[in-house]
Amino acid sequence: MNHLVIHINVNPNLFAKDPQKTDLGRKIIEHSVLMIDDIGLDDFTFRKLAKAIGSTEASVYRYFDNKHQLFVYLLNWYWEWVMARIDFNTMNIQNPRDRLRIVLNVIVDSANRNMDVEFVDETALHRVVVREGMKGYHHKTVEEDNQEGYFVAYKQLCEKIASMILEINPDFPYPRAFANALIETANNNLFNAQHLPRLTDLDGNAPNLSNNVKQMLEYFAFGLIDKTTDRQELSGRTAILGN
Amino acid sequence: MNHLVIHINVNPNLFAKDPQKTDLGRKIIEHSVLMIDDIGLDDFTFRKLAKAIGSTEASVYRYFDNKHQLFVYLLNWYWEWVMARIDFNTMNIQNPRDRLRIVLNVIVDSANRNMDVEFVDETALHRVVVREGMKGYHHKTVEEDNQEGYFVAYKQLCEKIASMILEINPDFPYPRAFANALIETANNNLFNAQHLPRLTDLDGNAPNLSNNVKQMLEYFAFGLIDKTTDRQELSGRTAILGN
DNA sequence: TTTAAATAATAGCAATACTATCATAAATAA
DNA sequence: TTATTTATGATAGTATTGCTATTATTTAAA
Repeated sequence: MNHLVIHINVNPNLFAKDPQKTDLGRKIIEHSVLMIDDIGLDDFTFRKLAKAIGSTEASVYRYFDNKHQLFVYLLNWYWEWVMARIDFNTMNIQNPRDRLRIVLNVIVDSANRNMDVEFVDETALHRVVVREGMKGYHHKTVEEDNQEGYFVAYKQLCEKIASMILEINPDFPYPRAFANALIETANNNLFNAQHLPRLTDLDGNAPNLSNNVKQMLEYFAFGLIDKTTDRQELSGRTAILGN
Repeated sequence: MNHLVIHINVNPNLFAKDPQKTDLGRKIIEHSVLMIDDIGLDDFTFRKLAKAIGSTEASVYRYFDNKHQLFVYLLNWYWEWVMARIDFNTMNIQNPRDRLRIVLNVIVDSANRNMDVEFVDETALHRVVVREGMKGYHHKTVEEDNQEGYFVAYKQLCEKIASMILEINPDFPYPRAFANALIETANNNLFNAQHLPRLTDLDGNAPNLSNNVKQMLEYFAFGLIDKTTDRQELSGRTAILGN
């Protein structure tokens, strides 16, 4: 399988100085992903990062105003990357059901990839997103962050999925909320299967965990999206039967 | 409606010294809820809390080892309170569908309450859970926290809901994951409707937001849980029709 | 080849996350 | 009642974090 090398576009409000353009900047991205994956967001500091890449705290601050901004930058990166994979993999697929199936696959499985950004370990980033992604959105200052466009990528992704849902069933009443629920359910179950098994029905030790998550998501997605259709069909047949 | 005054049982691993037993302890609970609601978990510190209640940092540390422990204590408190309300409100209800409806109502609406703990503002606590609850679970040290029993209340709630789902449809294949998804979807949509409206289909300014969330959750829940039944019914009728 | 841009080196400061010690008040047991 | 435990307060101190400032040095562009 060919791997495309792509450039990810991130909202300029999410950095003080574009890290993709310099050696040091790319090192900051690369190692912040690895380090947050390794020690967790809470223990991660610019001082530790600077030490790890042989630079200084002050230099890191030239690229990002603070840890939160860097973290949201990484989240945006991740969702942009997910969207790029979705676009690539659904390119010549017409059937909306098949398209949604591909989306679920891309969301769940970061290993099964066909596009890379050379200096980012996407699998590590995926782990970070699964474990701590919510921290980027759920806090006191969401509104300001949102006005700065901090969450555009995630919102675009939800809208993309929502529109696919409507393609399958134009009468589905909650496309956005359900798109969002599918993404969060994917991440939560990957997390829970490994760390809080009583919160899921999936086996965290199964070698094909991501496949099982995908299967579950398909069950949820098509079960609900097709619901209206089924019921219409049902009532139609009921009418034929005359009761 | 009568308000019952109840005592909430929290896992002793979640405190260094039981805060429910002393005046200072209760003040700590009361004001930490109000303060986290007000300034957010990130800016909340034991020093600020101590100052607000006219005590000292060292005294707060006698009750909780650190901010994380206090926060998870509050989360547990919240889920214990939710379960108490569920038990109370479903007490004489037999129909499993009605029971699940009540559960969804309790999860979504903290204002519609009939049991209080005198020194806790449950509505403020609900806001905190909706906004930042995930921070209690999603971090590097979940596993240790989990072994200390930090999440029992939440897990019990999920299991309670999962068993109701199975009562309605014993063949439902993912009861725990779906129970968990319902809770998280409830919280996420309350949050998104108010702060990230593009991630939901609900109007955050509607006076009856919690009702709309509840309606959506019912649509998701019964739509999926009944699915198998419908299909069986459908294929049954299809058989009658002979195709 | 001068000039500008990027980084390193170093320092410093206010706030945070704790820990320790000692004094005192209040509750309880002897 | 006195003795003693228990709970809180007062105060201090330390390591780390989050961030800013200054100056020197290297690298790249004009």
